[in-house]
Amino acid sequence: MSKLDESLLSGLPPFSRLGRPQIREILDLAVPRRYDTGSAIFREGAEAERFYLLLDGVIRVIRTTPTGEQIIALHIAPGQLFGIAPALQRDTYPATAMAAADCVALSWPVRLWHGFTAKYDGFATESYRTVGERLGEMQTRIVELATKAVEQRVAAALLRMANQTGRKTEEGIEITFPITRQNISDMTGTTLHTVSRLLSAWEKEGLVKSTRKHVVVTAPHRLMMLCGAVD
Amino acid sequence: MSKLDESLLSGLPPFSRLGRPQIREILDLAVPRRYDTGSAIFREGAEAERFYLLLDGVIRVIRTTPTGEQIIALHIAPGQLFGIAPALQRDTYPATAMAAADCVALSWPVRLWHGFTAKYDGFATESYRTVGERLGEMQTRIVELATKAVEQRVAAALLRMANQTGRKTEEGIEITFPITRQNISDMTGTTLHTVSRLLSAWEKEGLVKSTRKHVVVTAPHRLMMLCGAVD
DNA sequence: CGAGTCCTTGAGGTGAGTCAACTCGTGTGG
DNA sequence: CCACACGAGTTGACTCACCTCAAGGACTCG
Repeated sequence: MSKLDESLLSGLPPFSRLGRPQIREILDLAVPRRYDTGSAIFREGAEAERFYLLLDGVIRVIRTTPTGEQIIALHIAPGQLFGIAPALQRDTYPATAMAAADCVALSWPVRLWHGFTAKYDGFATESYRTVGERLGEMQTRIVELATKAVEQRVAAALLRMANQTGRKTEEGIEITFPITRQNISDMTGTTLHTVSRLLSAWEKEGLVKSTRKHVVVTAPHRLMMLCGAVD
Repeated sequence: MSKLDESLLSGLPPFSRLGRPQIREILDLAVPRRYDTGSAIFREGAEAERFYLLLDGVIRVIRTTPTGEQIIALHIAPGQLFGIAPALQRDTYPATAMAAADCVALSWPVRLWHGFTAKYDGFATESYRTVGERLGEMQTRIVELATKAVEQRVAAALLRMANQTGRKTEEGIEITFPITRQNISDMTGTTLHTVSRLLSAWEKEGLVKSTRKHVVVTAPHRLMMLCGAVD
């Protein structure tokens, strides 16, 4: 098996302050793996054995209710750590991580976490920054869910995805991973029907373009108006 | 000014592994203060200058939307750290902390945070456990808001408060701090009218007793049925 | 070409928000 | 000590945004 190249990590925040030899050490301990679209990397409630770094693809973090509904807590973009339960002293994963597109991720056994934070300058700092950002994002979502109407929530969800993992094209900002109306409704606590109606209406007004499993935001500023500012 | 007694901290998780001399050091750096009901300890967006430990009372963590609505993100019970923005590498507070009852809290300047985590065994660990728990709680709330009907959300909110800060009495579990219908609606993303109707109905059925700014859960198990299990 | 997803659109019902009017309890000030 | 004001809570009537139910169309893959 060929060695992983150091350039994989050198630009990423948790590792940016480290030298090549240190990155080499870390890489030599990592297990790389590919995950097909739709497969689970780990499941809610399972023992937290490893923590992960996403190199490519998109991860969808999902929580399931006792009654079987599922809601999408957040998406994770390449370059981010995930499954960092150990950082929070948890021994099980709080949610399921699923590959929203084909993904490649590195992983390490949790027992290395403590050593990483102690040994590598900036690793702990940057990891906790990530946690802080996610916490902030979750607070924002709580506020949205509690105060905004469905239309605004869907608009906000689209914009968030466009910002986090979007790619600029001449048509607008394209959401780079496959996404169904059902997925969007799982993010916003509504139904696929309502999402479908909204997207249809927005398409007529030229705010978005969508095809099967694929959305492009063509007029982000106008969408932003819709969701009552913020984010 | 009389010195703070070491017993204030010795039982609390973040400090439980420390010896008396270490606790003495920490206390000598702390600034104790009293906060009247309704006053703000710090405000959303303000520069994070200090972090806090609640000794007595209850803190309400609030986020305000651009349109002026406010929602209650969580409550904090005595013995917990709060305003720990520095732990997450934030330089501003992500939400407002308000005294839901008369409170007493210690605080330290953020520049000490790093030293605390480095010097005191268990401090970092326990602090991050707290963060992890709050993150989990927020996820649960997102799921609730997204999937549950208003009735279930209100039931869940009451139970959560009863669990976290409730006191057992012969009548049932009493929520120990003043709480209005408006407050409850701010937690659950509904209106004070709806909460009022629900509480009235529940009172008739013997699930709760409530007076002005005061709620006692008399039949927690039956409430739990209502909210469709979980928490 | 058939089966499985994914998406669309209509019709109808309803949970919970809005509007409005009133009561009750508490604290304040003349 | 009364009255008055204000905040908190109650309750009814109305309305509408969104869900549910239902049917059918379109794309994709084996």
